[in-house]
Amino acid sequence: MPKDPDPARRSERSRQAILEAARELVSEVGYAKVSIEAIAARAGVGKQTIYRWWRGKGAVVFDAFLALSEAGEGEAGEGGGVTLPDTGDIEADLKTVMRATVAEFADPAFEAPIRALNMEIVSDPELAAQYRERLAGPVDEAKKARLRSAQRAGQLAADVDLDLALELLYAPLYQRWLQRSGPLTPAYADALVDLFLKAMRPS
Amino acid sequence: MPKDPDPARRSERSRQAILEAARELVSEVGYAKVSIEAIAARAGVGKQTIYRWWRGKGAVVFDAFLALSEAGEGEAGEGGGVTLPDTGDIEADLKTVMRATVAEFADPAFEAPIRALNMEIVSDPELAAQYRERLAGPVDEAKKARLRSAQRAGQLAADVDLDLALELLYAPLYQRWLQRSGPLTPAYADALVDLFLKAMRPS
Amino acid sequence: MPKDPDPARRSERSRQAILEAARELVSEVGYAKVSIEAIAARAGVGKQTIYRWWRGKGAVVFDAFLALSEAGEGEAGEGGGVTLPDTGDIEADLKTVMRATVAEFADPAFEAPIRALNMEIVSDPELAAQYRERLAGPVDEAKKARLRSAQRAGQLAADVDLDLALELLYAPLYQRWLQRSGPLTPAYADALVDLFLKAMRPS
Amino acid sequence: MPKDPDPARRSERSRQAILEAARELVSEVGYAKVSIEAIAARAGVGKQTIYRWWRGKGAVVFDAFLALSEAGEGEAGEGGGVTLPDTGDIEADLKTVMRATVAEFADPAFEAPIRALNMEIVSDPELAAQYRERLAGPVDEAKKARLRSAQRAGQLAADVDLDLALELLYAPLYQRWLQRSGPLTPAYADALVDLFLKAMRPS
DNA sequence: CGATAATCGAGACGGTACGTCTCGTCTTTCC
DNA sequence: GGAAAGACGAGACGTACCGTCTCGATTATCG
Repeated sequence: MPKDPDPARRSERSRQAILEAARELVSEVGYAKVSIEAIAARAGVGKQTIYRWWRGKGAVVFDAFLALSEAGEGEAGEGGGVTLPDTGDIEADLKTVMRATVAEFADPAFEAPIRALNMEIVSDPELAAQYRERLAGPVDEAKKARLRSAQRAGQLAADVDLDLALELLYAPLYQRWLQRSGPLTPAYADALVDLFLKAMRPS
Repeated sequence: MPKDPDPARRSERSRQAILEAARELVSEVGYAKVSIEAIAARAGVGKQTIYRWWRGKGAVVFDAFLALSEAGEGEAGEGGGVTLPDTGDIEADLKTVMRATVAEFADPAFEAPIRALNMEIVSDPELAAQYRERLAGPVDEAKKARLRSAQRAGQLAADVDLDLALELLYAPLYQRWLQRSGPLTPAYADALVDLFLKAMRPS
Repeated sequence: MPKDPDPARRSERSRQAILEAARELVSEVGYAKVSIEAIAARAGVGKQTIYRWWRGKGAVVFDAFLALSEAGEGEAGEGGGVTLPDTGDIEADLKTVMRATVAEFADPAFEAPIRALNMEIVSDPELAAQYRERLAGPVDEAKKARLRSAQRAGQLAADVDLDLALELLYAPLYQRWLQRSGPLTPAYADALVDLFLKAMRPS
Repeated sequence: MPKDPDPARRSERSRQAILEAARELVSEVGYAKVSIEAIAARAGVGKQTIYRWWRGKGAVVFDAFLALSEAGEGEAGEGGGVTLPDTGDIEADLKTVMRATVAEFADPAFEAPIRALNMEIVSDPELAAQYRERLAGPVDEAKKARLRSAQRAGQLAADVDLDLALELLYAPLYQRWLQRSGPLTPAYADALVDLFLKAMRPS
């Protein structure tokens, strides 16, 4: 009987130290050069304590940034999670959101961790599922809520699959950033929204 | 003076053996578990011969698949590179192409190498640039040529940036595959083309 | 703080396996062709376990044969270490000992290890010091004890430095063996003792 | 047909450059850290040129210092080689020579090369033979000539084997230096000569 | 409250792979 | 055809981490 560890006895102190060390190290030296050994050393923790609760480097780093994002949400809404602006003007609202996203991606502090997260997602289906469930899911739900609201207002075609719509809107931006295949500017965000709205216009 | 090696003296025999070994190993054990040591051993080559000409595992694997693709092009067109079908019917042509792409992505033989390639691109800007120049570039040019042809035929708006258009058409598909965020079916390809054409319709 | 490893946690199992592997390999392929890698492999041990406790190949091989010799002593005397025969006849006793030494040097099984040991001693002062302390020291002490006994019996001059005397007696033999500059025979041993005794005769 | 190289075509320029580079490198970094590669680079010579004419590092270094010594002899005597002082007073002459030897060994510039030479001799019988023939031989002959002269003068016993005598005189000094087992002082040289003469006294 | 059990920090262990260095051979180009 | 230059196959070097495995020394319930 290998006996799973008892989560009740888990040291919250160590857990926090590990996640913080992971975050720091990814920012400092980049995901590829982070090692479990380094995380343990910086966190002042035995290696076994990491292996007891995570499957490996990927899972730790992943958790580290997930925890960060979830903490951020917690502060803001508490009950609700994420919400997108809804002024009634779908074009204005989307351009606001997309310009904000462009700006966020330009922040070098986000560069390392988000790229790291994406690499894990690409190569590990399990983490990908967890990511969709815990991070992307809620956000996507909020975005879809805004689109639904616009549909109800007759601003968007009612018969379009919202998952596909979301991809149409975000994937180009995401891909351009991930592959560094072009500049991310507010003008780009606007152009993308314009095309998107044309595609979604009620017939 | 670090003294770069002289490309004229390079052994073509070894180069081929290394690239082939890299391809085989990625297919057999997956990118993450491939090691320079294993590539050298399988290729019957000293490790130094790899380090002399490549920066590391990423670069070798990358080159291996790039060379494969470029070889493929050579056989087919010789003078031309890539061309997309042009029956005059842009909708039919795009659906053909997108369905083919979907099918290609479903092939498990492409899974490992393309994911590996993408991970390298995400984490190494230099390889990303090389990728765009040698692989994506020519293909994108062909795609843009087809779209331009449709613009000339009055089937697409003439004032749209074709780089953006290309992203709108391909990024959703690419992202869904990369993140495994949904099924890739012919129906999906059709729906994507429909939305794209609506967005690109001449006003 | 480079942090030395904790000797208390050291695995005696591994230590023994390493020393034995080192001994075997030196005997089989000769000192120059022994590698740390081969020792580790034969001992079933990680390379790091060797580097953790020794400075390099020289130190391991050295330790291996030193340990062997020390083990040998332990078996024999337990309390005392080494003792030389003392029949009261210094000439007979020395000839016995020197003939035995000559015979020992002729044994091909001693050839490789002792030459290896000597090469390390020549090139590494630190190992030389350790050698003198752990191996040569006790033996020399026994030899000097015998000479002192002869001095007390009036068979040798009382005013001669025993360190010098020891060198006079042993260095010629040792050098002839090391440099292969001549044959090592019982007659040679006798001649050497004769000359030595003449030099040491009480005036 | 492996075909030995033709010595007639050998480049004297390269030979000199190699030997000089070998000497310099041994002095600078120590024998163990010298590599054929480094010698070739410093000599401005292809590696093959070294392998064509020598068996390996040992042989080159050995030759380098041997050539040096032989060159030294050449300058001095031309016709004769080495000669030892002969004032008629064997004790004074030997003390002079031994004190000079002690002084020579104390010179740090001799340290590295002579130790290197000795290590090669210990581990390679072929080089040992060459060493005796080309270097030690002539010197020993000179020493024996001086001892013979003393024998003829009735200062030393006539029936002693001179090879053994030579060992008795030099081996203690040589061993003490090689193993660093004690200080090398003029007083030590004198004491050694005193004991030696007592051993060699005509009965 | 004192027993007892699991987590914890620490770090040695058998391994794999790294990227570098040197070996001795082979090949190319020049003289 | 020797020599410089240097790429090549081979493989050891010493280092960094891997994931597993003891070790005491704290905790933290439970008897």
